[in-house]
Amino acid sequence: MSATPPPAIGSQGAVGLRAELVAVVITVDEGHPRVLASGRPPQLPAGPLRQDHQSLQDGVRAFAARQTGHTLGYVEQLYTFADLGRGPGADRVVSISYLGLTRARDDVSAWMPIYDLLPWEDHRHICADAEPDRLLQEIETALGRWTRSDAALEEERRDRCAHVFGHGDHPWRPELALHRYELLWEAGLVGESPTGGHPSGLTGPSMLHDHRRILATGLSRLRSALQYRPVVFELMPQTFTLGQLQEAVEALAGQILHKQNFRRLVEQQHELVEPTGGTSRATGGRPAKLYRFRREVFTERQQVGTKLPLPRAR
Amino acid sequence: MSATPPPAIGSQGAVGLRAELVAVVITVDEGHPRVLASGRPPQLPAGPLRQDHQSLQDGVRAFAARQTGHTLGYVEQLYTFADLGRGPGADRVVSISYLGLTRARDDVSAWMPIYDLLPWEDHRHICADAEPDRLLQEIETALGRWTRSDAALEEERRDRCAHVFGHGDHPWRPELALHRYELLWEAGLVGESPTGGHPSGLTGPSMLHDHRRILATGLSRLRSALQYRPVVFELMPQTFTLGQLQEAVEALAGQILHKQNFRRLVEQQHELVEPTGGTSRATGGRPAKLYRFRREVFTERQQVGTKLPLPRAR
DNA sequence: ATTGCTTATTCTCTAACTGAGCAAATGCTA
DNA sequence: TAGCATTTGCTCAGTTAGAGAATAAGCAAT
Repeated sequence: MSATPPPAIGSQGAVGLRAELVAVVITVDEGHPRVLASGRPPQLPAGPLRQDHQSLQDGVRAFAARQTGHTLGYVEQLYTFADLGRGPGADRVVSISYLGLTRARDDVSAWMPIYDLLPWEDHRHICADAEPDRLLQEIETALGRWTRSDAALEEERRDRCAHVFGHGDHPWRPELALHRYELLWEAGLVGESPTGGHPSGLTGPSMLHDHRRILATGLSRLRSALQYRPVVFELMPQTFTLGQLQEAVEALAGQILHKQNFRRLVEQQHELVEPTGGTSRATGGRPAKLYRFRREVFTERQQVGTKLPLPRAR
Repeated sequence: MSATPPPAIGSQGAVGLRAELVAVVITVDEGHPRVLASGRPPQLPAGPLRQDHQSLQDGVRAFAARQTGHTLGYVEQLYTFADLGRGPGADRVVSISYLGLTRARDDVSAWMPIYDLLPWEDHRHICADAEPDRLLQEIETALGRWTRSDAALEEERRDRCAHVFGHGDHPWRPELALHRYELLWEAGLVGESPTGGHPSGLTGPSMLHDHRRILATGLSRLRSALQYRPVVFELMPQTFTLGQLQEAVEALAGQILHKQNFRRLVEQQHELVEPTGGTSRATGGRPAKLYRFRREVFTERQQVGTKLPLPRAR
């Protein structure tokens, strides 16, 4: 109730700037998550903010509609970056990034498999008994070298690697995708690292500017959202089997789930899905019941979501 | 993969714009959460983005340092709004909002109690046996009127009110603060609603532009973060009792917690805090052990957090 | 000194949840 | 009919979470 208005954050030096939207549009296709990206180097769709967009979300939706021929089922703001202009006197660029999910993909050439771009994020073939993945093995070795390269920071780096990459008895946490990317970036293990990118193509291709980082942000956010909200259904057809639903979640989470427990969790949220009565015999085994997402409960349940029955230990 | 770069989101009509930072700086003082805000109508600190800020976070941190004399312990980007310029031809304004937490407050006049601005968000006096809060009673009545005012939307509105405000057997969820504000806004129950603000001062004073909405966004985000990450400690003194810690969490969550279970949760994360050996007898009863936050584990644990032992039913 | 009040601290109990896996059901194919 | 693949139903044990009893340790008033 003070009478004095607070001083402004900056009282001088406002600069000319440009604003652009960057979209991370994700879909999933037969167990393969894909992102709208193309070009060499690959880049996410982006463009200047237009005057005629009523809101930022509208801008992203309008664009996605033009690109995919279908509307985005889910749109969420990710993060806003403000790079200093490249070169002195250049305008500053504010990049507002969005995550969007969509079902339909007409032009397959514009969609890149996400795990081509972030190959260490797919853990679906990691089982408790199998030998560890070769890529992850090499990354662990390289991270170990980086960890030991600075005695003062060694302890902290070791903890961080263990926590983020699930070494030792730490669990692998799918939603830490962004933290993993940032760690690899700091360790000089991705091509776009400032400290000399890794020589081999170990960690997959770089993208334009910081687009790979933005993609990792989107993947992290999506994997988090999977645990709280029914966002998978935006990627599913009208009717689906629980097996298909699980396949989609596994693709996005990059991790295998326990089938019976997944079923239990989905059915337990009893109003989330309902059987249509039909069955599908596409999978070769016993025909599976078809379900429908009850979109009616979506608005009130935006925060409820689908929990992931992750396996306890590795 | 594909050789054609994706088309831009907008290919024409880029407009002049201004970018500003808006800060939601929160502290807690003897059970009362406060936000840096002042003026009539109250406004959050805001100002143009300056050229000399290396990054957006730097801008917010630099400002907060000037304002409070202390650095922000925690900074998180909230949301970016893009209002169409007021009036035709006006520049568009991009508002990038941040949440910041800080311990020290020198100039008490610049800090407003958050629950003066969002009075329905404080549930600390709600007990299972006590009679319901008068304010919430009135809000429920007014929401009921709004719900019944449109037969076509009645069902959906009723569900939404129940879910967001915890009517019926739905639990009250502290982190839905933003959803509650948006619902009140739509229902015309806050002063800044377009559809004729509520006549009485039922829901507290409006703020400048959409600042109350931004504040609600910050509160929601903070309450969510409380559950995943050890952010409370940014608001605590160097050493503290578990009672003080709980008081701070309760103030921010706006809800009473079960004392014994809160203690269990904190101690259970065994490396998060450690006893200093000292005791405090400030509270009148048995002297309490003093604890220290183990900042060493902070970096690796950014995602672990303090769970809230909320009471099961209302 | 004793009583009473206040808050801190330790434990116990119970219901619910979670990870894991066995086994039956139901289709197809050889 | 046997074999295979997948779905579906169920059990079991370990863990977590909400609730509250009981005890400990200080202060103030009697």
